Amino acid sequence: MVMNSDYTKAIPTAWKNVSSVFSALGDEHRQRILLTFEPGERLNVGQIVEVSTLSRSAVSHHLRILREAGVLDSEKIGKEVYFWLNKKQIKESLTAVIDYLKAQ
Amino acid sequence: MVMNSDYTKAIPTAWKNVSSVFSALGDEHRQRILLTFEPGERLNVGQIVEVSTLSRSAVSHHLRILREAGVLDSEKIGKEVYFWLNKKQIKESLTAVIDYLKAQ
DNA sequence: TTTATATGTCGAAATATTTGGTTATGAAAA
DNA sequence: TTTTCATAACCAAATATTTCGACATATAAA
Repeated sequence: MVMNSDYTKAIPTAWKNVSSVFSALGDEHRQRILLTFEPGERLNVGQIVEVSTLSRSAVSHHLRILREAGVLDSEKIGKEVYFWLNKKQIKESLTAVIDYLKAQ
Repeated sequence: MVMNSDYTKAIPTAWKNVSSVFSALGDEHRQRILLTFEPGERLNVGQIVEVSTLSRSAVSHHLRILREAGVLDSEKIGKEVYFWLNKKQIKESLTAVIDYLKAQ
């Protein structure tokens, strides 16, 4: 049996930063938020709440998870906080796993 | 404002079948199970339980989620059920999202 | 057939996540 | 300054997931 039995230390670098990305993308509400963005678009919280079926605080919670996972970036401009897709980060996380699979 | 406000119907085909893959990969226990497989290897439930810190039924639960997401494939041989990585399926799901991002 | 082994399923408890009201913070307008 | 508005943070309730022991099933061995 040659399986990798180092169960506690086994998460390789390539996967370390993608765990939160997968959790973030694995929720339908968060997927819908991501799909709200048109190409290159930046949206503030109010605009996202407007098209969402969730409360302001629930949307805020999901936006935080998406931002902490690096899936969204944000910037405060005046009173509003604008969010946009961090395409580079998403692409890198997914590519890391695809590359890992190539060695499998 | 040009954002996609079709909040209820917005999940495109490219994302439909990847939701469960992201949920499946977004859990650390399930990541560790996936990382147990050496290249090309097939493992039965007992072998996975052996290197896991979880009970047999918890492992069984996670294997079911991974199999239903298409991340793992399985086959019963005699008394044992063998699992292996469905590399094609994982790659296709991740590539679908990368392709979607290219249009963004 | 009886026994042993491998795995799946069920149900309830433990745990984690999600949700939305309320409160706090920070920035612009009055 | 005071007020208003946008958002974040906090908290408790609702909901979902995870967990494990006990039981069920299926196959193989004795």
